Amino acid sequence: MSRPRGSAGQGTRAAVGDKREAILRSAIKVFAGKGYFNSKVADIAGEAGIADGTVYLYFKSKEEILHSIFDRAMGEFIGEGRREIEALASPTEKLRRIAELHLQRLGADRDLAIVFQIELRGSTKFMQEFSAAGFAEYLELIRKTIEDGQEVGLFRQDVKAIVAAKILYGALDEMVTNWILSKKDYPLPPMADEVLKVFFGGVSSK
Amino acid sequence: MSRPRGSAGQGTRAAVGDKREAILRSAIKVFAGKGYFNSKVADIAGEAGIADGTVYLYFKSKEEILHSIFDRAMGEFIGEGRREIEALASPTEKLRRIAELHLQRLGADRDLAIVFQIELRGSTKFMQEFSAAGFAEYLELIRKTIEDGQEVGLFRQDVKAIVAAKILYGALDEMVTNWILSKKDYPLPPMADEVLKVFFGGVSSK
Amino acid sequence: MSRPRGSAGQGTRAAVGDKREAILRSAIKVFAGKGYFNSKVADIAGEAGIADGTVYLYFKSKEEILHSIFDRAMGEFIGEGRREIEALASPTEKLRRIAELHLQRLGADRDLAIVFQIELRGSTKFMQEFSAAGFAEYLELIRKTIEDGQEVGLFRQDVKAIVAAKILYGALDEMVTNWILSKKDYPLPPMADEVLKVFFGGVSSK
Amino acid sequence: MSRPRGSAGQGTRAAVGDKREAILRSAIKVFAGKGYFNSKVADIAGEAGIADGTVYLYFKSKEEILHSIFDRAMGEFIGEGRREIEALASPTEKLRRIAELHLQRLGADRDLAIVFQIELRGSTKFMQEFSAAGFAEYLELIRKTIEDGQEVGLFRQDVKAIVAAKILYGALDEMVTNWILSKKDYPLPPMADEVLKVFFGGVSSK
DNA sequence: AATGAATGAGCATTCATTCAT
DNA sequence: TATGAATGAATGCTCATTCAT
Repeated sequence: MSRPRGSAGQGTRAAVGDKREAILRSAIKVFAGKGYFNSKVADIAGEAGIADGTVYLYFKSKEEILHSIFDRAMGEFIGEGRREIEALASPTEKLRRIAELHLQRLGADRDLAIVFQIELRGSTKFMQEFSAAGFAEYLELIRKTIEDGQEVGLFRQDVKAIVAAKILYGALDEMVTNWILSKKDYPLPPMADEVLKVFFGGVSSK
Repeated sequence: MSRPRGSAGQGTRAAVGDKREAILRSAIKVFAGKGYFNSKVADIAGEAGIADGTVYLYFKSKEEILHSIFDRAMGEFIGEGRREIEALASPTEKLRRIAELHLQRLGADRDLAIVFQIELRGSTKFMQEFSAAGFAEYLELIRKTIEDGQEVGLFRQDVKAIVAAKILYGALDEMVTNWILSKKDYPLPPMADEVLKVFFGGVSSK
Repeated sequence: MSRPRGSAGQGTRAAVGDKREAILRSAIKVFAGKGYFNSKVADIAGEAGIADGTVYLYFKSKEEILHSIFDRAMGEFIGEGRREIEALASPTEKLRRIAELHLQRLGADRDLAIVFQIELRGSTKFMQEFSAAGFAEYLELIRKTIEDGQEVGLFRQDVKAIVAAKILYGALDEMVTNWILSKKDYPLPPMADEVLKVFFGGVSSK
Repeated sequence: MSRPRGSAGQGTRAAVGDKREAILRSAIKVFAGKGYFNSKVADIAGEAGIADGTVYLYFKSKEEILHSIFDRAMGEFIGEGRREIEALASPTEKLRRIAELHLQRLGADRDLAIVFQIELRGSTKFMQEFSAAGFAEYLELIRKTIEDGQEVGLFRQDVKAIVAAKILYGALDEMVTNWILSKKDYPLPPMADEVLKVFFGGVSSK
């Protein structure tokens, strides 16, 4: 009726994707605003401009929506990370790119960032069962890069790669969380440099 | 009731504290196990061995219990931090003590750690309205220490103290989160040294 | 569609009948399996191999499907009953034929029997408003036959014909219900003889 | 507050029983009036004069209420049947007493009769899983009595006792169903004699 | 005629909170 | 203080029905 499209076939396929997409986007917005448990399915449907029941044509449950948000974003996240990194030679540059991407991505979509930083952690069960795999994969990407750097003598070897990876991740993560909770609206990506400055060189003088 | 006391007045006052304490402890255990939203007030009462209604003689609502957990722990946390730090002269030693205390405290009470790392973040609203003050105070403690270090020439000055503070906090925080979600049961406090090694000296060689 | 016909017009009309028929058959199967209230219109459509919406081209509502099942079956039931009975002279033989037909019909289609014995009764409203007429007509057929038998001296007159009719009907009905609920798969029609033996002669010795 | 009672202890215990009882009575009334599936838990609560949630303090689910109605009534039914029968010597008299009790019981509580005759059968699943045991026990009581009669020569032996039992039960059952659906308000118990007249002596003359 | 995506009213159940005892 | 029975608002999900295509 009001849906612009190139052809009937494409239109239909696109429409389905669009609606699923719209629900996901609405859910991110609603979850970010009120928290997962305080959000009603009706809120999401209302935000998406569809009927309550329609949500269930695309998702089995409210919980599945949360998982889908995570799966999709984490997939893109890691995928893009790997792609961008491949082209780079130096582990140092790779870590820099990862950090930049991390903050760019989340800094570009505050709602998504909120859901990731705050809501997705609101459940130990969720953290353990679902996000574990995704987070682990991301952490492993960082760890491997650091390990490579250690092997070529770029990074010190008296620190376990996995520990260093957690430190970098934790630092970046905290930047995002602080940015979300901050009342000021500063750009997030530049913080990557600051973090790396300390991560690479330490805070001690000389 | 079951504890003989020196005087009725004291006994009553102490008993009150005991019961409030018991409820808080039970709540930490229950929240850690099932998450705040999935925990019923009846679960907490059951765990504490009291009637459901009794909970409301000590707390106004379920939410207030969560806040009380945070307030009490954060108060002790910061108080102990300040006290231990005062005695130390070097900013480096101060940061080391803070890091050690951070991981010792949370590493000593896994349930409390879970509530702090996972559950307390399950609500943007909570994070913003309540924890902000506490977290900010804690972060400020770290920031000031770093600033002191910069002033005496211990720490580089091309990194903003507040940013460095967030990095340290974020790194420690991630250690705790990983420890909680880990299936392995390793001791958390020793990670303080690892974090500080990187925080002070950086990962780069030389 | 799959049945070649002499003319398009006839084909269409027949197809309509076929589809209506298919829906009815599917509904009997589905209702028998899960009960009327637990059956979804989508189940019936799926069983019939058509789209959900198509059901509404043939029936106004789910309830109408139930009524149609009853109406059609009861109509055939009574029609066949009358036809078969007309040819017989003796009231005794007539009752025997009715009983045999009753059990043959339902014994030949377990699903239909289930819908008749179990599902159709799941609603007082239905029983009163709809089935009343059909049942009443069937019961009247039996009553009249018994009355005829009383007039010609075959049956005792100290029992009201309508009461005797209900007794016969109730006994047959119970045979069907037991057969449906039974785990054993015995043939139902032979029970007609047993029922009639008691109905005609009583259980008392001599 | 408004509850009359002899003593605190008794009052409390009686009150609990009373409320459970009240819910059961209300449910019978509501189920009888609108059918199980069309009845809302809120209807039952409203009829009982309690809050919706209170229902769940006494029953786990709406379905459990239905089962409880059946269990309680069937228990009393069979219990009373056995008790009354024991005192009687003749199988003939026993069957007469059973028939009378059957119609008296259900004839005294039209709503309960409706639930038993109509609603309890609205689900094949229910009939098979739950009522089976109760009905089977009742049918067995009748069968055994008939068998006893056959052994002492009172009843003919060319009819299987179980079949005769089903016939008697079916006939009585039909009396109840007809009475429920009838617009006229005649007394049900007298029908016992009519049924037995036919059951013992048959409808044939002489 | 046929489709099946979309609708939205409807409902069983939960649980934080209250309050009479 | 303590109890725990009672409350009733709140909500995720279902499914009969509609209607644009």
